[in-house]
Amino acid sequence: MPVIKTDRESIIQKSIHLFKVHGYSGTTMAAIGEACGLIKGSIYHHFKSKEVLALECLKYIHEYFEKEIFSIAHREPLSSKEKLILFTKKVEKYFLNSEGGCLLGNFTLEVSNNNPLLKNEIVAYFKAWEESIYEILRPEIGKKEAKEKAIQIVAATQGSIMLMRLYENSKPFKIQNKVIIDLLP
Amino acid sequence: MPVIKTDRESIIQKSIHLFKVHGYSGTTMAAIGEACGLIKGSIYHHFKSKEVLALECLKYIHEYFEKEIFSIAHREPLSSKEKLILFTKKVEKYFLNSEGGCLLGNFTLEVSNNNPLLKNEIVAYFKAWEESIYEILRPEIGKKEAKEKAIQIVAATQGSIMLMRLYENSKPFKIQNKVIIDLLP
Amino acid sequence: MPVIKTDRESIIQKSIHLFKVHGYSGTTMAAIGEACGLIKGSIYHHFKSKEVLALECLKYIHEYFEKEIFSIAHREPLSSKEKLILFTKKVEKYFLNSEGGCLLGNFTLEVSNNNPLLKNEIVAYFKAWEESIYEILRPEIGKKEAKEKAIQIVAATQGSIMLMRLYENSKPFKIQNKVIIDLLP
Amino acid sequence: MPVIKTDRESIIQKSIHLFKVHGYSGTTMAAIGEACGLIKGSIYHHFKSKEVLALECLKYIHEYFEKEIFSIAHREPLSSKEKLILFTKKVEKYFLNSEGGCLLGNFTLEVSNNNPLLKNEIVAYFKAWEESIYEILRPEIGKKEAKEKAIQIVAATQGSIMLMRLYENSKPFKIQNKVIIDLLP
DNA sequence: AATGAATGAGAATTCATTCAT
DNA sequence: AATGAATGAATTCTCATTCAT
Repeated sequence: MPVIKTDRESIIQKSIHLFKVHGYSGTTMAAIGEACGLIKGSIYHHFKSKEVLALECLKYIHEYFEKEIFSIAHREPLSSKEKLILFTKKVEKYFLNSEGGCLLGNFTLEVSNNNPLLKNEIVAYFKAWEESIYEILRPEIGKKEAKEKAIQIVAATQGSIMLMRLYENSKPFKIQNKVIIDLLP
Repeated sequence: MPVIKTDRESIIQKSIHLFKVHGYSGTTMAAIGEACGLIKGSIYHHFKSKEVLALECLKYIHEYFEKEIFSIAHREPLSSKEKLILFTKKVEKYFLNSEGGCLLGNFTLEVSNNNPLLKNEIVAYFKAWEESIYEILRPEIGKKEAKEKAIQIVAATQGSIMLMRLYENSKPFKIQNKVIIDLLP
Repeated sequence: MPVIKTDRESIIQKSIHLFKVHGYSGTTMAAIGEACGLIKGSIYHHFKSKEVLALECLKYIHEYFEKEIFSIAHREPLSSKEKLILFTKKVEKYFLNSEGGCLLGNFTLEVSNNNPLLKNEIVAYFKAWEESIYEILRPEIGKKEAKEKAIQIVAATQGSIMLMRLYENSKPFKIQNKVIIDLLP
Repeated sequence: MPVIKTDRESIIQKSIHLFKVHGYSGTTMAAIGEACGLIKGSIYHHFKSKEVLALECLKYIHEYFEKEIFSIAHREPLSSKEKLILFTKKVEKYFLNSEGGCLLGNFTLEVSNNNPLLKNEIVAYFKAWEESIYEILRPEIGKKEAKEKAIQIVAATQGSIMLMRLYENSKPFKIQNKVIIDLLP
């Protein structure tokens, strides 16, 4: 993650945290302002609306995953197994340090039926995740199998993050990651 | 599900639908009232608050699962495999007919950090689900393995319901159910 | 006070208590109903509206004072001093046993600017009180003096009841009563 | 009273007026807003809640009395008699110009049983009033007598303000003030 | 960029009252 | 007389957003 933080980026980071912990509706512009040392109205100098801010948060996370995690699928010197291990370890590390679980996952259920703008971004993120795993698995197990496994892995990961958060216990998530790694010999 | 509906139960059913589709914050008492052919204030004649109504919705679903699905774990004449198949088929049937996915799962992410009352009920539901699968698997694969598999199954099911909703495509969920059934020979 | 209580009277007595403790706005029809073992709507079988019920409460108290206390002014065998003592003792006894102070006094400030119906009754009550004391004092100290003293006594009594309630301490009220009695030699 | 009014102070002054005339429950935030040329929600920009606003109103009045009236008890060059006269004249002037009587007195009866926050402030005000008169009288009539007289004066003043309001006639109040002044030779 | 005040729409909730049974 | 359900208006309070400074 970058060292130098623009104000814009700093607001996004603070907002991500709040959105994850309190949800979209549960996070007020006032709370975001306060977390940034600003007054609520001042957020609007940086983001046109709450919705746009939320979208930027989703994109920010998506970009981070693209650069740091999804790209592993094309990191050439690595074997498929090595890719899968690295991918899974990175995912694990990210979510273990991420209080509040997965923002994209959380938002899925709260806004996907009501907000197409945010929904599109969420879909794009999960599709990219799936695609990366597909790329990793395909050379080993073939197209059809890889397709199915990829989606299962995303689903199981999201489900276990959800339970990790609900139970306040990271074990389900860690076990799940082991299972993923063991998919390839 | 019962044919005769008390007023109370009818409100709960209508509310479940709205909560699933629009989330907790996104569902207003006015909307619930309207869906029930009542004026918003009238809901308070039956439920003390929105929070209590939501709790009753969660309990209603939990009770349905206990009676119709979780109980399969102790339905004696069946073999473990038969139990697992029946259990999974019932889950599949329920969620395929349930527009908006799993209310308990949806609420997990929106309210669990902010509402201990609702969170407790959600935790109880998922623990009961886990426990049922554990009871089914244990005779076949032993305690430790059954414990781990049970939690993975719950996580993967929830994750695939979430993706089913997000993608508006039931395939991920159906594939997941096949995988679960194949766990036992 | 009568031994046989009609339902009507019983509702009035319960309402007086609630009105004294919680005020007019602070007392709901539901609370009155509950105190009477009825459902809130049922009160309307006995009283047309909250306002009418409150008016009946004021009249009920007023009548009690007329019969038991104000009438002392014309109770013939007694001397002025004896009348004053008896009057004051009766007043003291009533308000020491009356949790919540003087309903008429309480209502004065909450309702008098907004509800002419209730205001009229309150004015009538205080005028009658004043008049009684006037009648007692006049033979001893003359018309003009008696007029002024009467109003002072009513004011001081109400003020001390108010402080008694506020401080939860009956001393101010008791001292005040002593002073009143000492007005006549 | 100051000529320049901050917005905050202006809201308090408008609110005091409304609370005095219509009582606590009878005064809506919408009415306060309207009186201030604001929309109802805007009041919350300045005061967290209706209760807090009411408390600020009580404190505002209390402070005014401390500075302008209660302090007379310690205004050194004056004799006890002069203090008592000045004190009483100031009280008279204040309440003759104060449509709606004494806010603290009004609130005593409406909210003291239901709102500890406001009650505490009301008690503090009346105790301070009592204490001031006690300080004025003590050098002349001794501790015990001064104590009793002080409380009687507060009670009688409040009672006569109440009657002044009820009867829409200031005579009872003016007579009462004369009596107070005549307490000291 | 930031602030503080204001807005307007809408949220949950309360409550006196009505009415069919 | 009593009940339980419903009503509709009002009330407190919230919140995303705007705007003059």
